[in-house]
Parts: sequence; C-alpha cells; structure tokens
Amino acid sequence: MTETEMAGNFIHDIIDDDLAAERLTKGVHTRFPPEPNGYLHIGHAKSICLNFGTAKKYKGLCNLRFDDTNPSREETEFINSIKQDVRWLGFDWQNRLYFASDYFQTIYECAVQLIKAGKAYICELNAEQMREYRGNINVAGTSPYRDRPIEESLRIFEEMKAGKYKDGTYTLRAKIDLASPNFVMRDPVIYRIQHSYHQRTENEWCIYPMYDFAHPISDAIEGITHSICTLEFENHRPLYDWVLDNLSFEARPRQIEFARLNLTHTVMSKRKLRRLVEEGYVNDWDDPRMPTISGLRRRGYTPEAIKDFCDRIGVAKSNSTVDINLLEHCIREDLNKRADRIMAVLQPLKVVITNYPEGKKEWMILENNPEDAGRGKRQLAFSREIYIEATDFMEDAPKKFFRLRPEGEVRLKGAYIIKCEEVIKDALGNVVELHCTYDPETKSGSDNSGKKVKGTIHWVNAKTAIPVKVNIYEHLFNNENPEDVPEGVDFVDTLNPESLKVIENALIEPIMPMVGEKFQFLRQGYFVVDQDAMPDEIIFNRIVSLKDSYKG
RNA sequence: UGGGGUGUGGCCAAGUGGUAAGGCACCGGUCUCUGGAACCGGGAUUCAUUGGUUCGAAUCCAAUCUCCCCAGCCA
Repeated sequence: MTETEMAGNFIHDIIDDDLAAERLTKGVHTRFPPEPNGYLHIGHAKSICLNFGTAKKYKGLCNLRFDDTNPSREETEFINSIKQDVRWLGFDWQNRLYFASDYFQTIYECAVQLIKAGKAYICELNAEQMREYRGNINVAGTSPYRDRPIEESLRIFEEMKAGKYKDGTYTLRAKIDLASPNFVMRDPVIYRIQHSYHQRTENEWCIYPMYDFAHPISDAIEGITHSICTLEFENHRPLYDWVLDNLSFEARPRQIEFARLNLTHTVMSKRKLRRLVEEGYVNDWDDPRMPTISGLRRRGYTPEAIKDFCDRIGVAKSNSTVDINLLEHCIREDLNKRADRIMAVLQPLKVVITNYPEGKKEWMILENNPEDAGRGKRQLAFSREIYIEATDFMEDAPKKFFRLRPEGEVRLKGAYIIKCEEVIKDALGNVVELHCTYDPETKSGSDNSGKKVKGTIHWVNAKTAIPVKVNIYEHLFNNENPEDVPEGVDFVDTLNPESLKVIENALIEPIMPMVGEKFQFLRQGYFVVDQDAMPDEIIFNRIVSLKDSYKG
C-alpha cells in the first residue's frame, strides 16, 4: 500500500458514483464496528484497512464503534485489545470512539416511535414458539400478537423497560411481512429482555436492541455514509433500509457487503479460535501461531506488512481463500529491507580449524544489511573454534549440495574458505566435530587466491557466541482448509502437531537485542525477540523462513 | 422446494462492447561471499456451461449449472 492511497475496488466505484451524483454533501464517513467479544484477527484487519483506508482515500472520516448490544458475551478485556490492535495497525479514530450503548436511549425512543406508528408490536411467543410460528420456505409465518393494540404494546414495552418481566417473556417485533421469502423480514425481533449487567450502562437497561435495529440507527446518528459489512449481512440489507425508511433521520447511510477473508492453513471463525485458546491447543490469543492481530504482532509481523497484504488481496464479493504464501511474502519483503542480518546456528556442529593458531583472534567485517548500506557494518571475532549448522555438512552429499562435505571446501560468510579434513564421530557414529583447514589467502575483502567455491555458510565463534532459545513455528494446520473437515472429524484433530518446535540451545553472534527487535538469521529466516525474553535468556520466534530453492 | 449472492490460469484479482492488467505460487535462466534479495523469461486461443444479439462479447440477452448465505429473543 502506498502512503496515501489504497487500491481501488467495487466499493470505491460506488462511492465515486455517489460523489458524481453529489449525494455526499458531508464527505465520506465510514466506521469499523467490532463486537467486543473476542480478539481481532487478520480478517478484521482487512475490514479495518478497508474502512479506514477508504476514509483516508476520500479525505473522510472513520469511527471506531463497539457494537455492544449483547451484554451477556462482551468484556472490557476485548475492548482494550481491539483498541490496541487498531492503533498498532496505524489507524486513528481521533476523538470518534463510540459505543452502540451510547445510543440506547435514542434507540429506545425509535422503538417507541415505531410502536406508535403501528410498525412494531409486542409479541409474547417464546423462543421455541417463535421458531415454529416463523413458517418455512413455503409457509408464511404468523403471530397471534401481531394486531395487539398500539396502547397495549406501548404499555408492555414500558413495563419491559422497567424490569417487570423475566428474560424471554416478551419481545418487540417490527411489523413488516410475515410472508416474506426473506426470513429476516418476517417481523424480526428488534428488542429483547435481558437482565444482565452491561459493562458500560451497568444496570440501567434490562432490554437491549438487536443488531439489526441498533446498527442502522447508530450509523445514522454518526452520519455514516457507507456502512461496510460482510456478505452474510446481505440478507439483512432490506431490514437495514426498512429501519431507516421508517424513522426520520437526516442521514441516509448505505450498507455495502464484501467477502470476508479466509486464509489457507488456518481458521478464522471466532468460535474456533476461542476453542484453540480455551482448550489449550495454543498458549493464548497472542500465541504466535494464531491469525489474531496480537498473535501476528508477537510472531513479528509488522503493521506495514499486514496492510500491504490487505491491499494486495483486494476487495470483492466472491468467497475466496487467500494463499498464506502471500502473507508470508509480504512480511519477507518488508523485513528484507529493514531487518539487520546476524548469524545464528540453530543446530551447532563444532568445527576446529587445525591450521589456525590457538589463541589467535581476528575481526571480520560484515555488512548489517546488504539491501541498505546505511545500516553500516559490524565486526565479528573469528578464531580456531567455531560452530556451523549441522545441516550444512553432509557425509554422502549429492552433487548439488553446495555446502561442506568430506574433502570439500566452503566459504565461511565474511571469513575464510575452509576445507573439511576429518570427520569426528561418537561411538554411535554420529558426526560430532569437524576438523578443517583454512586458506589464509581467502580472507573476505582481501581474497587473492582466485579460488571459487559454490557454497557460503554461516557460523558463530565458539568463544563469543551466546546461547538462545528459538521457537520455530509452522502452520497451525497442515491441510489447506481446516474449516472443511470430513463429517465426524473435529477440526482440532487436524492440528499440525509440529506447529511449534522449541530449540533450547541455538547460538547467535554476541548481540544485546531488545524485545520486539527483528533480525534476519542469515540463510534461515526472519526472527523476532519474544516479549518473554530476559537479559539472561533470549528467546526468538521465527517469523517466517527465507525462501529456499534448494531441492535436496 | 423460497429468497439473496457468486463463478476470469494453482490462489487472489483487474476488466464496465473493441479483441484477457497485476500480485502470490510454480517452472526456466542471469547474477550473487545469504541456494536470500535483485533481474530476465514462461504460461488463460480464453473468462462456469450452452445458445442468442453484434462487424466485434469476459463484458448485452436467455436458459442451465456450481458454490456460499438465510427460518438466534447472536453479531
């Protein structure tokens, strides 16, 4: 995404039309309306980028509004995390932080207005009866209370509000069309009795408006011009319009639906994510394997990468599942330019350079980021004993293996070319150490040997390297679409058992990294310092591996 | 069986009657002291299908099919 503008889409076409027809006298105004009952995920990021990005593109405004119309499932913990996540992504609602609960009085008055106009009535069907009386595709619904006198509805509604009735005794229904082929329009409930404590309004109310009633009213109150939501609300649009048609707000918001994001190798439904957390399949909402914003943040994703991703996937109306490769591409691209390189050995294999004098030490010069000379260079100690990656040595190596092999030569990044002279094994035949010789003529920066080797490997100096813990993350699920499991199979049974591998004793160059700092471990991937890291125990999370075209 | 949507290469996605953008993935190649990055090149005779209109159709019309959503006092 460029600094100022996101890619166009069908919603912007609609706005362009509205602008051309001069329907938008006060400019474009959108809103991001999360329900505070869970953590935000990458799918919400798409919506956030769309809403805030659209406002920015048209020099309009975007509000943050919590849809807190159901007190039984909402918590302040979520409100705080949502605010933090939106802010972290880089969006600013300025002073326009709202709650649907701010409008409860107005919404209530709207309900009264509808009753007085004969457009809403008190129904006393219970939930089960309501289902039966709704009819079906072929049969129209009914309600014995549809023609209840206005005065009576008004009185009962007043009593409901006053707390005279138990939950479920009565509902307020919009009088629309019980025969509508769209079930949403079969006299939908717009108010229900719910004696529960509300985080914001506390015990002021015991009746709460339904989403379908509260949302259009909230939009109208805030002067929202384009109310962007996901596809499953398409059936609700006639009701959204009905509510506005039958009340008298000046503003006339318009609902537009787009397809929610799906990603391969992960799940996105709140219910499933909640299960992963509550049943301990992951550590928490911010587990680096989670597709939550907080999980991605802890994993080391940057807001820039996420926004770039959201811009690249586009906005349309067809259900689709984006390849997680694209997300990974976005973070690699971002970090390639920004992350300093260091050398880290995940599986150390000791190498003794037999012809290198004992006690001798040289300072090697390495660039911090070849993509950005401005990041400068650093010095690295080199001496007789080093560690290389165990996987960079192979006894019976295939031809295309460009790393170390018996009798073979390889370049140590930023240092010398070494030759493997002897392989030391333990009693079980495992390779435990290599004896190599180095060629003094091949020092980086002053190589006059004319020698060419095919491979360059990373290393750390045995004396100065520091041990760290590294979390290697893989996809949460091996299968592309874990939402779609065979009948009778629980999706948690398809979790990737190797989504987290902990390496306790990796070795890195001597550095003092800060929590959240990101690096490229040369030839391996991008890593971030986990928030749980301590001065005496550094923990890295692998953000994403480097691409690897080696076909071994 | 009713209503609402959707269908462009493996995955996203432009295209709005004038002869199929772009990205990811994939496959070649160049270059490289990261098998990274960068850079070149490759791919839809075809836009769900079948008809029709037109000089000309992914775009217009008709029919058919696919997949998704809807009968919560959830959002």
